[in-house]
Amino acid sequence: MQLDGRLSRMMHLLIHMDRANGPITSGAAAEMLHTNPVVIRRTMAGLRDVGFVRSIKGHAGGWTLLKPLESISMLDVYKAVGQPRIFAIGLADPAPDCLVEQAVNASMTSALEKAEALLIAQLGEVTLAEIAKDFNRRFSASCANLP
Amino acid sequence: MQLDGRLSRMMHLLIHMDRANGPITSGAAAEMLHTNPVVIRRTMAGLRDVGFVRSIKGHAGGWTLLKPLESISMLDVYKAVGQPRIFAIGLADPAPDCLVEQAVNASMTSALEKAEALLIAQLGEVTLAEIAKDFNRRFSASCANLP
DNA sequence: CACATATGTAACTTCAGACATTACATATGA
DNA sequence: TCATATGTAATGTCTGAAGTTACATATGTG
Repeated sequence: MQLDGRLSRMMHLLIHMDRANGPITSGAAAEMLHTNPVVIRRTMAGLRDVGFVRSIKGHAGGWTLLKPLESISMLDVYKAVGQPRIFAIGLADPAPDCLVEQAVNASMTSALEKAEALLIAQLGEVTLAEIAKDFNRRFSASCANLP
Repeated sequence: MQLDGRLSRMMHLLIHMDRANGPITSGAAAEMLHTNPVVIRRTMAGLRDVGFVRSIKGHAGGWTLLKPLESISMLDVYKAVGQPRIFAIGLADPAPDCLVEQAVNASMTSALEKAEALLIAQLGEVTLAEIAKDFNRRFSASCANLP
């Protein structure tokens, strides 16, 4: 399986939307993310459902950010795109008859749940505003190298 | 993507091998894990390479455990099966030109790396012997319910 | 030695899910 | 009216674990 990039993509796009003046069309967003306009609309649907963005059809339409980046955490975006499965490894059989396998599952599940809880906590601690600030630092640094 | 069950499967099998008297054939192991003998041989190859098990061809052949369960941690098995990819989510582009995306990647990577470090630590803290002990508790408990 | 029994491995097929693409319906402003 | 957007269904593409088939090779036993 290839990686699920929806969380990463949508964070990227939301920050660009915050920096834009007017609405951004699916086509423009697709160019930014090097993907397809339909993929943008499909994935952004989740963000619209929770009220982070609005979409307008027709002339001068497109996507607009409705909330400040300060109010959106990485976890909020993760939930909005449908809480994709986190792990690529897991149990061979989640409900086995074999008692040995049940014991194995208990240990595996315990380890995975702790790691998942930490990841969720990490995602909840960072807002898109902080990532935008990090971008500003990177931008200034890149300008410093120019003549 | 479907889940990668190699770690879970091999832990399960190693504990069964510890409880067996003689060698276990790939066919017998495949029945235990509800899978195919070739899958067993393919996955066990990694465990043989690090010396956890030995394989013998021909009559009365099969797989034998070479080390005590006390000396094998979940992490050891994880490494022996080839350190499969842990996460199903990740970066859309690991080396983007866009500075916004670079900032997004930095935050995502930081969160994922912390979660991965915790998972690895958890896997390293539990030996197969402890899982076998947990099995014994479960077995006793299940017998207590019989007449 | 001949043969049944194992493993070792290559060469497929299958399957799931994100992503890509095509096609077309629908809404909207000029 | 028409160009420009989104909304969504339908279909194709790609990747890697798992499953399967086939056959070479090794090894006890009669």
